[in-house]
Amino acid sequence: MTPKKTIERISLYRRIVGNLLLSGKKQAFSHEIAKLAGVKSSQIRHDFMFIGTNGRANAGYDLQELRGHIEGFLFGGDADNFCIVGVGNLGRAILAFFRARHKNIVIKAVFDKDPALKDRIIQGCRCYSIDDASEIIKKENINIGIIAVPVEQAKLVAQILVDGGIKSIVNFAPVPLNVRQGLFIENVDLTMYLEKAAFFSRNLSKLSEV
Amino acid sequence: MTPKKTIERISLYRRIVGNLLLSGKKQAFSHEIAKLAGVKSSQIRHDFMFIGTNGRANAGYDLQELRGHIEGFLFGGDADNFCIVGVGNLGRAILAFFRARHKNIVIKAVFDKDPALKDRIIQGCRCYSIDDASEIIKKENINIGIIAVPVEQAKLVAQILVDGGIKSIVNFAPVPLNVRQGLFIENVDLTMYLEKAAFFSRNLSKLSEV
DNA sequence: AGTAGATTGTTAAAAAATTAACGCTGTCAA
DNA sequence: TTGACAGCGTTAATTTTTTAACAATCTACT
Ligand SMILES: NC(=O)c1ccc[n+]([C@@H]2O[C@H](COP(=O)([O-])OP(=O)(O)OC[C@H]3O[C@@H](n4cnc5c(N)ncnc54)[C@H](O)[C@@H]3O)[C@@H](O)[C@H]2O)c1
Ligand SMILES: NC(=O)c1ccc[n+]([C@@H]2O[C@H](COP(=O)([O-])OP(=O)(O)OC[C@H]3O[C@@H](n4cnc5c(N)ncnc54)[C@H](O)[C@@H]3O)[C@@H](O)[C@H]2O)c1
Repeated sequence: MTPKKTIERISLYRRIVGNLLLSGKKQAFSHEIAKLAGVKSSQIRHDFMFIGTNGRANAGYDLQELRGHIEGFLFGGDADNFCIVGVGNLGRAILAFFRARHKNIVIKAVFDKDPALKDRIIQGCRCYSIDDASEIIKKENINIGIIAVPVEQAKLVAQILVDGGIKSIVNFAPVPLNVRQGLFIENVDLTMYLEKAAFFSRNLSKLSEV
Repeated sequence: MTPKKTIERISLYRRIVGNLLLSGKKQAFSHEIAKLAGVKSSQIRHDFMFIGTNGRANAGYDLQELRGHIEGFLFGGDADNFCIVGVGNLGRAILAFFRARHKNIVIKAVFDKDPALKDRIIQGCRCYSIDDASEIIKKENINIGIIAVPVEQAKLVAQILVDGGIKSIVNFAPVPLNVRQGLFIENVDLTMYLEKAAFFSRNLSKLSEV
């Protein structure tokens, strides 16, 4: 029911609000947040309807309070448990980044089929054999899987994750995994982003917005 | 004028068509491609209007020919020249991936501010000081920049790229760079994708589609 | 106290994207 | 040869998303 695009923006707002708080700001107006997010202020107010708003006319939003509302909406009670399948270049980069930083995104395990990686601790995270995925997913209560294996392995791995009980997948392999009932799949296609940027670098006039 | 979403899908179609050709298939119907892309067949036909179509009723699309049309639409005459700023975990992963693979995406240079990386050859690609960016961008005729520096450096780096003559930016730092006239910017926010997946793993019922 | 001005939450309008509809064309089997 | 599909390209309808509008509310200043 909540539009996916709105969820995406709310995730962004969370970081914007966090940065504003870090910079010492105590409150902000919808148009200030809009500027930082690159959207219209009416979009901000509209999106905020989903999270239970708490702004005050002429005083804007109390940022501390707003962050509480956003996080309450976006996150559950406990942190979300992730796993990464494929500890190659991309998998490692993601692991390094989120291990260090995020309290709501917890990477509980990584899986690879390379025997040399088995049981190694990478960035503080244990690497298991992909064959043990189902067991570990259940044991560690992992709900979200990140797929960073070569494209020809992606479908197979997705099936393994789903069989293990994963509810949600972020797939970086350049093959769209088809969605099924009771499953959320986000296909993140980096090649597409580069090609899109290349296209518009040559066809700026075809760009509607701005 | 061409919708951004359509460009995104056309990039995807290119890979799907490539895979079909690799698998030995010679032609395909819109509904077959649709299945693989996770869209409706009418979307396929609608999108194909932008690229100059060549399908035949009852025989579908000749894949060889279709690929030609897609690539003609998506790519210019020459390959596109990219640079990456920030050769950390993510920058290196991207470099490794696209260096190896793509003939239309050529990474001409990478930039970092770390003196230890200066003039080193990484994945066959020379690393320059960010201070020389403007010069190298012009010399190598680079049109697209990939930003993979820490978030607090992203705006600065974007300005350097734009000053150097870059037309198009793919930004991986989690701060939206605001778009200006005559510039294409794609903000790719990986944290957002993970948070979105986490949200829907807990709120599958709020998912409209499927 | 009262008024001007600014910002919110919400509803309505507009714009954009997706999906369906349908005429037309080509294929194939009777 | 003809008729019944099947699928394309295009246009129209529908749905979704974004943007604008505006009454209600609060602040601040006179
Ligand atoms: N690196 C990038 O910038 C980039 C860009 C676009 C797309 N991608 C996609 O992301 C994925 C990963 O890319 P990468 O550059 O990290 O590749 P990589 O080759 O560096 O790493 C792949 C890893 O997956 C492991 N693996 C292979 N099969 C497996 C299986 N069945 N189960 C578990 N692990 C398995 C391999 O052992 C390896 O460690 C690929 O699908 C690639 O197309 C990456
Ligand atoms: N790695 C991930 O999976 C991931 C996920 C989400 C977001 N990001 C974002 O991507 C960006 C890069 O992430 P990373 O993990 O590769 O970080 P990293 O710290 O590994 O690498 C950053 C690199 O940028 C270089 N650098 C810093 N300032 C620079 C400047 N002014 N000019 C040129 N080079 C400069 C550093 O020397 C370093 O090599 C960050 O903004 C991060 O927030 C990364």
